[in-house]
Amino acid sequence: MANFSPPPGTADIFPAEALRWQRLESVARAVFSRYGYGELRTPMFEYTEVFQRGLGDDTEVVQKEMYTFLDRGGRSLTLRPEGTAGVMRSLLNTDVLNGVEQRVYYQGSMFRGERPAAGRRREFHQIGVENVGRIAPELDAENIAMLMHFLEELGITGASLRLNTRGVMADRGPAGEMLRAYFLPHLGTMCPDCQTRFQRNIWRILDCKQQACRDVVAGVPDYLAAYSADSRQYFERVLRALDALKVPYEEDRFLVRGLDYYVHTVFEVTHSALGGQSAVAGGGRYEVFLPEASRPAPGVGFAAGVERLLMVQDALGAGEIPAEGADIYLIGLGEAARMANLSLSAELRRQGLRVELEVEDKSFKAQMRGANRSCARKTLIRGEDELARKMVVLKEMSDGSQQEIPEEALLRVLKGEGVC
RNA sequence: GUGGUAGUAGCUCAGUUGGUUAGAGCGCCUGGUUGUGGCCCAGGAGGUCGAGGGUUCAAAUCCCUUCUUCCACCCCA
Repeated sequence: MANFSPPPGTADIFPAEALRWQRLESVARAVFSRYGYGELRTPMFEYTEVFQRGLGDDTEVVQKEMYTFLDRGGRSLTLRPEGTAGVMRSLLNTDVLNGVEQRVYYQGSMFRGERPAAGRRREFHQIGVENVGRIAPELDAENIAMLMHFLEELGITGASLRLNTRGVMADRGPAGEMLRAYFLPHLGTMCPDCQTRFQRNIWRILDCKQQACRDVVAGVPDYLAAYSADSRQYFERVLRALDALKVPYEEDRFLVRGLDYYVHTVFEVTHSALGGQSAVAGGGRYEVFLPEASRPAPGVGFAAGVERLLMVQDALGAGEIPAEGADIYLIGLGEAARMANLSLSAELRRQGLRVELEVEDKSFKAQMRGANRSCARKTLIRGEDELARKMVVLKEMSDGSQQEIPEEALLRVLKGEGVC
């Protein structure tokens, strides 16, 4: 029924699936809280310049993927394409610029106008974390460790962590020159994209997937040598802290990342169970300079793709949720019995039981089928006869056994059998 | 954005070289005697064959347009 399909790249999440989302979210909450993080909920849209300035005008995201619109007051607003910029905008209302640390996580929809593909939607969901206000290599490492811990709790094994350092802004000049000098003579053999990257953002050449470009990139000089001693030492300390935290990693000099705000540490977690889009999470240390701020705000964080995490769990057979039926299904024969069941349902639900019942005048067989379909553990049956004698029949669905008990003993029996 | 793929019942799909009331499995509903589910059996409901236009005596089947899906590139989560 294509008529009722949602807009391209969006999806409806039905209850059975939503259960998995909820579980994933609660795992995130549980893990992050152990590291002192609380949830920050920011708007789904911001002033456009928050992203323009925050992410960098030259980024792919800002240039051609944002959902930007004018509101009725003529303001230019943009549906958030990622979480960090909005979080920083929000935290600028605190003391982060004076070195006061904020630990927050966020979750929710992000919007990017891309062509949908496996693991890529226009509305997708991220769970992300930001540690803002302080600069210390150990914080970078702890952040990464928390991400790996989160994946572990989700039952995601076999993920691989790659990391690199982007140095600070002052390192980009000398290191960029080194790259420019190296790439210039090879430009002729490289892809058109890289030709423009050479002009606009030479670093992006490093993670070009074209074979011809990769061949050239393979011989790139060690640009870390052009970084300042401080920057190199910062990265060293990140690595040592990761060792101390027992987090396995792999250094990757070609890892850059598409957002301009990164400095020092950048990292990405991929999983081979995924296809074209193999990144499940990514992040790094950043400095976000928002309009009207006196100076850039420092932080370190990551974002994980919820859909992708779920896909990996699928592939690994992790995170399966057993079907949960009602605790008890009420069957009533005759108007009076059904009415009695209706009021009983209210009472049992207040006791915390999951109760289902048939309210229409259906045959006994049809009602039993209903009980079976809903995977109910127990069925309560009563007709006019039982009603008159104030008795109910309690049936155990797994083995079909049943017993007749007094109405007033019902709760006691259910409690005795651990149903509630 | 570029390229490829597909679009038939709630779901997964079949539909021969265009030919009469478009099928299957699963699911759903109702029964298989008076109050007992899951298995089995019988019957039933449910489709403007994604949409629009065209060719034809005749189109789910051919042509055009359009929308949507999935996938790759790209980019990233």
